[in-house]
Amino acid sequence: MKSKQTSFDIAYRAGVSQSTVSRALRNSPLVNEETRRRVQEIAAELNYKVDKNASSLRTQQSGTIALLLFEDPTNDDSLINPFFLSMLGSITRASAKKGYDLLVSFQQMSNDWHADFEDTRKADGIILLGYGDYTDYEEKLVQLIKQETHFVRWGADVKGLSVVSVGCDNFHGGYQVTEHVINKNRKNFAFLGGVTTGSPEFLDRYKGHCQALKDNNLAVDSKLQIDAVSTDESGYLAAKQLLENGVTFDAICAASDLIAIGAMRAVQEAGYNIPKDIAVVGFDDIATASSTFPAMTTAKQDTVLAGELLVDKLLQLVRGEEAQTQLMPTTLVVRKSCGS
Amino acid sequence: MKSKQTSFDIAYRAGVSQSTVSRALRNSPLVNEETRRRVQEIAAELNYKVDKNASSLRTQQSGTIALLLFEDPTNDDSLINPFFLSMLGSITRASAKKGYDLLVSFQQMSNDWHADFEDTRKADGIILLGYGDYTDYEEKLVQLIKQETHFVRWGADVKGLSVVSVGCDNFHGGYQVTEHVINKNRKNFAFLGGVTTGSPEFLDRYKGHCQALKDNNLAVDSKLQIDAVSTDESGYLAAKQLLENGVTFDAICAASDLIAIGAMRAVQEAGYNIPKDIAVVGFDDIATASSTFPAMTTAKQDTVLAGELLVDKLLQLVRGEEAQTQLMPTTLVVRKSCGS
DNA sequence: CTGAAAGCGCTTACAG
DNA sequence: CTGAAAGCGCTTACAG
Repeated sequence: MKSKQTSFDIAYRAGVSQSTVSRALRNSPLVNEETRRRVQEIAAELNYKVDKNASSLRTQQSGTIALLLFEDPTNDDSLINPFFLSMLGSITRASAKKGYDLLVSFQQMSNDWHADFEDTRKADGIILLGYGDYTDYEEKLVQLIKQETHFVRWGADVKGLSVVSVGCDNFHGGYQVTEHVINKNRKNFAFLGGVTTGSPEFLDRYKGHCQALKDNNLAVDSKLQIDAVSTDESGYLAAKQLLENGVTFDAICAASDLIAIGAMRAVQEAGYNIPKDIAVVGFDDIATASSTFPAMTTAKQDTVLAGELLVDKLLQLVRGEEAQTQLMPTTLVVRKSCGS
Repeated sequence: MKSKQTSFDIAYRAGVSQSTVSRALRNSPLVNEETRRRVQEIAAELNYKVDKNASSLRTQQSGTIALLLFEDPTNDDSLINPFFLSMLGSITRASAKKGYDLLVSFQQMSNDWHADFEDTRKADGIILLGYGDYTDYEEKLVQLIKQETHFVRWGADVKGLSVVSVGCDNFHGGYQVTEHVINKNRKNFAFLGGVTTGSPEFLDRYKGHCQALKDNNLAVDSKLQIDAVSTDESGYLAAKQLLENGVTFDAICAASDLIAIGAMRAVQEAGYNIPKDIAVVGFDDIATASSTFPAMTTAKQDTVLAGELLVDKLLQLVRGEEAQTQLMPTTLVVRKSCGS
């Protein structure tokens, strides 16, 4: 039971050639029904498994997908954004469903991605996932394209480059949540989240937010927009700053749930009631959103669907087919944080 | 730039043999400084990367770790327990730090694990992670041992089998949280969580819980122990059942944060105030625990440390060294759900 | 339907 | 310090 079994061992016991073993194990139609059964039986008995390295080397395809999770270097080293964690989970599930293994690796945005292209050798394709400054990011995409790597990415559509993306309709999502709060009779809206071109998702949400305000004849006050990255700490700080500004507001639209959670804490600590004094909406619908107090109203990004789309499209690319960028709709999840 | 480069291409351009290229790229001391530099330069220029399949096949080691996440089949198909998600994150980080790739795969407990042993071929070792009925689980361990697979697991120590485990001191953790609540002058304790030998973690927490009660001359009432699996829905249902029992209680110890979250909802819906009427403690310290209302007091399991220990020990095994089972202490995280 | 043989791209004794 | 050569364990034309 000790030393590693090879197809030759199976062949010997089955009394056939090694080629036949290989065929039988891959269910080749070329092999006799009875022979196949016998070979498979013996293989199972000896607990033999095909060596993937050898077979990948031979066929030049690995049956694995690489997931590159990259992060904003400003983030805490030890924590992963729960939204991405949930994407990770659904991608794992989706690739398992397709019979692919998933190789996961972390990457600091600042790193030399050359090291990662290495994964190309171990994987048939790559899924890119993460926030980070978009400007850095773009050159890496160009490089991936130049290398003819099969890859898809999570995020806003990329103008110019021919990259397959799956993302949410952030503009619409921003519009949607803002409109919902407007319908709760709020007039003065703050927005928490960085709105540079470096983070196109947040920017789009902000644009949707502003559009909803305009469509309802409400003012957009730039003093009420405070930059924040997607952590609750950053949201807390941003909300505190907002409070200190002295500008009045009765609603906060946060660019992410994490930001919203931090903001809720700051607002409550300052003695305000949510939603009576201040309504708060998030974006993402991470697991925590349903457990905050009050439970958070937010725009849900469907991570399960996202994971499936990402691997489906990647696999299309791997098979040499065309694949299209796709924008998923967000759905409004109404809970308590904007009133009932 | 199109077709795949091999070490022969590099050799040709560098004017050396393919063997020398291989040596230069692996920083073999055998190769001349100047030659090495030249080869590496050319390799970088052509964006050449060693084919891992070939090199793994040749060296018989893959430089990758497989993570097997298995789940209770009763769980919702699409969601992953946030505690495990966070473990997944820290394991990914820890293995990256050691220069290992991480192959992630999901497994239903009920499945034939033969399929997974396949991973043995792609990975140097396996990390086992998940809840599930322990009795099923045990045979799989026996099989892994028989196959001399390098593996470590997360969880309670296994009596009898020589398996390397990393887990928390669940008994102590259960004791710790219960004692804390006792100090808040509570007298009648409910425990939510299944306490069969099928889930040794919960059982140990319960035992610690009971011990703390006994040490403080408090009664253990079996009517106040309700089975639950680790989901908030199950916690909600268990707490409702508890409420309907009509037995009075002023504290709930939940076997996990998820259960506690569901229980808090049920209790609050029934019109009770937390912590005034009923104190609630959880176990795990998942991200959500700090955002519940009131914020949850719980026993923290350090997932970052756990991830590191798990990969360290696995790597020891891979290198042929001894590795020891290790129990980590839990730490009490005091928030608001038991009063201040 | 089956077997003998080539070859995937490396690593590493072996000989110099 | 360098090169020629064997071999890791498969898959798949090729020939029968």
